Amino acid sequence: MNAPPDRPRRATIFDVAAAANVSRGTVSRVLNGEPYVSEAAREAIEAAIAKVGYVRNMAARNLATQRTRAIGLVIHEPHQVFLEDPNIGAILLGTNERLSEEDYQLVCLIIGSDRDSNRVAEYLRGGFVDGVIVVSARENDPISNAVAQIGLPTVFVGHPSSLTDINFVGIDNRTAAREITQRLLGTGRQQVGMIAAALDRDSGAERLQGFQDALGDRFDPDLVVDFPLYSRSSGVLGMHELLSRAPGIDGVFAGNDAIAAGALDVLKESGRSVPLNVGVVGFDDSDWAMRCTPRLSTVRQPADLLGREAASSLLDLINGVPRAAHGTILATQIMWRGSA
Amino acid sequence: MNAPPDRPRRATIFDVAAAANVSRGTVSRVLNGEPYVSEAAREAIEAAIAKVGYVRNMAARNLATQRTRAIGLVIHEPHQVFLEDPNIGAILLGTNERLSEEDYQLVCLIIGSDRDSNRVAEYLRGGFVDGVIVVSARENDPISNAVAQIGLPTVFVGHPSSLTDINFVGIDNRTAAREITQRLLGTGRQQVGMIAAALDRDSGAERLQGFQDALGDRFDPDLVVDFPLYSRSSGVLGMHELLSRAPGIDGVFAGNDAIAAGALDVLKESGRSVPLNVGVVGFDDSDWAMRCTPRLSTVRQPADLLGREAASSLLDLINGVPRAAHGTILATQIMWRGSA
DNA sequence: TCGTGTTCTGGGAGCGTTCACAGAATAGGT
DNA sequence: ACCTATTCTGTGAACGCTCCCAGAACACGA
Repeated sequence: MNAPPDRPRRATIFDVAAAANVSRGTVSRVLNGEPYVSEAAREAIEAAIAKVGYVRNMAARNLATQRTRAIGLVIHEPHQVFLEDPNIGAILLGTNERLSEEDYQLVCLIIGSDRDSNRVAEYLRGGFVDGVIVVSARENDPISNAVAQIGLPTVFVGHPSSLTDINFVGIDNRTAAREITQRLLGTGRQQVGMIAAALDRDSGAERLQGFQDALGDRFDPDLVVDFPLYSRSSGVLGMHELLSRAPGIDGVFAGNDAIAAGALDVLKESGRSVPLNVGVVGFDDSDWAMRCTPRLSTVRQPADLLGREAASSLLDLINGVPRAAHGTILATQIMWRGSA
Repeated sequence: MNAPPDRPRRATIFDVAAAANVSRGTVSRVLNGEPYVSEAAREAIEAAIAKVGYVRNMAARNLATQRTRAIGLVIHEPHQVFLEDPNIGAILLGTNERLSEEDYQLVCLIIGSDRDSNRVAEYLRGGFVDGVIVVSARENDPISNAVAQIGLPTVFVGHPSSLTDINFVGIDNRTAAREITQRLLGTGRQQVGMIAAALDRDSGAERLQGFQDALGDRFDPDLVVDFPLYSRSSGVLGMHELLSRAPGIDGVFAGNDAIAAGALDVLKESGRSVPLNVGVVGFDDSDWAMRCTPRLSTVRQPADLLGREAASSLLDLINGVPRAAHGTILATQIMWRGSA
């Protein structure tokens, strides 16, 4: 252990009290905007605060109040997924915005390894935050289970089906996937496949299910390939594979837009026209969608709202506000463009 | 104010001490892995911890030790920049990785509004963290100034030139920009322009300077356009503007890869061939670079190393380890591909 | 003048740790 | 047997705040 750096001792509430000639009780009252403080005292204290350069010591405050007004947001990030997933960023921003309105501080915790996982669990348990939001959880994720056991108010964004009786917000991936697949079928496609990804996450598995729902009897497992990552290269590999299995394929549902973009490129390379020969649809309506030629038909999910909603339910949970349901499903929207 | 939720009282170190029939001093010693604890006591305490379900209260610990083993990482995020900037994610991951090695917890703080700015400053001052890393700071950013005044050990990733005497890690944007522009000129281009962006950040301004350095007398301010954001649409607008100002333009240095991608599309639309008629170079070597046709010549910056290095210097700062310089510049690398 | 509120203030107790110090137990050498 | 190290343990005193209670100060009507 190294010696702590010897920064000059910070002013405490006592120093302020002394400088203002009042007691620390009165100072505390001013600090917290409580009533029953005379105008004279308030002014003297405010002057004293400025004079001695006082700032609250949060650790002490947390210890005394048993709350922190901070919310943890756990990002489980195997490899580099989150860098590629456009939703995470929007969820983050939405959450931050909502919490900010209530003067809560959002702190993001990134998990990249098992070691991180333990440390984060420790951090959450340790009383650094009043509640937790978990995004992009995977099935049987150690951290999800740990978080669920901590007893802290928790909201999941996306619903890991391995956990029951949790609070969550999410979209109905299955229905959305079914609907866009149906729409693709509606354009008269005969042989439709899927490039799935991240089947270990709720989003991945549910999208595959929706696809299957849409096809019903016509579902052919040979026309489904799956990859661990939602990435463009998954799309490239997947499309090659599908083409070799079924050269006559005329429709593809990609697990997300990045995958669709990869698939699109491969189709073009192979001399096929999109949407004439093959129709392609994606998921997410990320910036990939508008960048493809032709533009991608896809499902828009309200990622920022997801974040806001997660924050709102967590705040309710923390404040003991009763809620009808403990799960919220937000509506998605099909963006129908040129690729199908 | 709402009533605090009435979770059952958590076990404290006293409970453990009682259950193990020792004093809290001994428990504390076990908790912190200190020597001078008998084997019998250690075992009894470990059993007691498990039995009563004890977890450390960090607020109390922080109060007593005056340190938290947590590091704040401030992301100033006007609009949606950080979602588009591929470097931020890599910096985050690199930082997290390095801190994780030393068992420090990284907490990310997002600033999206002035309100956030104040709250984050309060949070940092409040003793929640032992040090701060600031990324993507802009010139005269309120938060940068605030952070610099808090007196907490701080490292900037990127060097806001409005602040002197700070610790930072970064790349030499100016030199890198000069070099890649020179290389572009080396392919025989006569009329070379630049689509700059984010001139209010060190990266933006320095890249423009480097461009100017490379051109020397041949620098023509009319061939420079600039936009607030590093985005594809900036590239589209910028390229249109440049083409209208100088239809004979045969070289473009884009402020980053997203911009270059936009420019590329516009050039193709206008019937020009890249690299035959016009050479284009970018910056960042993000995933855009490999996705363009032709592939983008660009500058690779070691974003993850930037993060690791920032973490390392911050740790040194915190532990009072002397450092030769208080700034670190990491090497960039030109990735020369088909677009020029 | 006295009560009776109401507004304001001070200070003790407590939040759950760590730290420093004193003292107990043990081991090892004469 | 004693002395001296060494290992181990318990306890009081912080750390800096909030909460709560008791009481002071003040206002106002009877």
